[in-house]
Amino acid sequence: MTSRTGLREQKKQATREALRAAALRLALERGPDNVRVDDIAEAAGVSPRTYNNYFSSREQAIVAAVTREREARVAAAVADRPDGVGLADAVIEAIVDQYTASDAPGRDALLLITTRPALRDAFIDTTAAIEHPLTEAIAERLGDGDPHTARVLAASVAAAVRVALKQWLQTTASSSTASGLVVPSGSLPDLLHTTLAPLRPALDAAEQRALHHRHH
Amino acid sequence: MTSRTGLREQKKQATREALRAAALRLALERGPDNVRVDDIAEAAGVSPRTYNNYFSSREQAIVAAVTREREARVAAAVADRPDGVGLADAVIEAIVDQYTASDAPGRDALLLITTRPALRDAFIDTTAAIEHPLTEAIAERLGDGDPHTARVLAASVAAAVRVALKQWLQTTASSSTASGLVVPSGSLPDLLHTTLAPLRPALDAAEQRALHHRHH
DNA sequence: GCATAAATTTGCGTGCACGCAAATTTGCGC
DNA sequence: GCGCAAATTTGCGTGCACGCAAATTTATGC
Repeated sequence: MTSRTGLREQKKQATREALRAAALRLALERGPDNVRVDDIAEAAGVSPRTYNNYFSSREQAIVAAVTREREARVAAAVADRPDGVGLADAVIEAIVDQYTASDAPGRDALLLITTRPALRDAFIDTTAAIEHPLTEAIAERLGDGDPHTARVLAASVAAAVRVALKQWLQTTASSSTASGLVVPSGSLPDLLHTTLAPLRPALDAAEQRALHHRHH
Repeated sequence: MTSRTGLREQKKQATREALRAAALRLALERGPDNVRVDDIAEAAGVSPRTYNNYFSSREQAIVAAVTREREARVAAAVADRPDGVGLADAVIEAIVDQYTASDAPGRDALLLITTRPALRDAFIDTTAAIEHPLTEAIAERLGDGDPHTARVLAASVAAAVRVALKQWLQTTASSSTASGLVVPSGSLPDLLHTTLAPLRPALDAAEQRALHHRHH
């Protein structure tokens, strides 16, 4: 059992996955504008009302196919960096990894997302989801000196990622229309690095403060 | 004329203001749940469809009565600080000022907002609006060395403000229910200060880099 | 097994956001 | 003043999010 009573949680995740898959498949087949939430629900074998028990907007399900549990993976990636590397490197590299790793699996889905504005917005909104896991991961590394700091830093990092994605989607949207099937890589890793760079001092300072406090 | 052809823009602002006022008045009179967008539109003397040309959600109009043009004021406040004060102080103090100054005018409206979850969310979302003006204000102070940096810093500051507001609304919601008419001041200024503090190093570093570049 | 409690799904109703195109209003040159 | 172009308002239709309560499914104690 994952959290509560096994079969319940299992079926819930199965339903969620079925909705994700159905949403993505239908969106790719017909184009995202020709997919109604009723279609997705029917394809997943649940009632339309149930769809909205899992996703609060039509776009969320489609985007979720690309996003998966990136939130959890980012947090885990931060936690897994050895204590030797600084907080800034741990956070930045973890994020870059997670956002470049997912380029391969859903290439076509990403292409779809970059096309439609509504999907782009939904995709950009997913950066908010990494905030809470990231808060805990940072708090862990900072040793829980001040819970406020971790929250602010995580929120700032998430905001920076959002800025980077926005920029990336903006530039790639205008450059990929001509050639057609160009994978929209405007070097997202580089963009993430430069975008997160200004936050480095804040992360370093928080780390120093934490060390100072720990040494009493 | 403000931007284009005077009377046009004037009437638009008048309509926007009428909608704001009507939304707030009705919300205060009947309670926010008993106000339909049709009612607001009727009270403002426009069609319901026009309402959505101005506000994209029912809550926005109500919240806008408290928010007004805080975006512009924040940016102006940052720009108005003398060049002597550092970037961090300029930004932080400007924000604290703007968010404490507006406590007085809409005390009752704020009380209303803190009560209903939907309004709280809409209120918190308004922090996103300060991002663009703040970007320009920061870029101005940094001397336009790197436009990326200003965007990231502004986004981070906005994110931090959002965190602070969230915290504030959360704590005051649980402490004000008992006594009833307590003005929800959990010392928002203090909270803003502590929440923005972790970003100070990032702002300072950006400023140093800008100075360094300017001196060649 | 079985009854009972808890959680999830479902149907229904309401209000809402928004695209679209026709109608109305405003600005501007003459 | 007058007519033309542009912007704004408006009505309409569609799809959607979500509260609510009944129905169904799942877990647990006995």
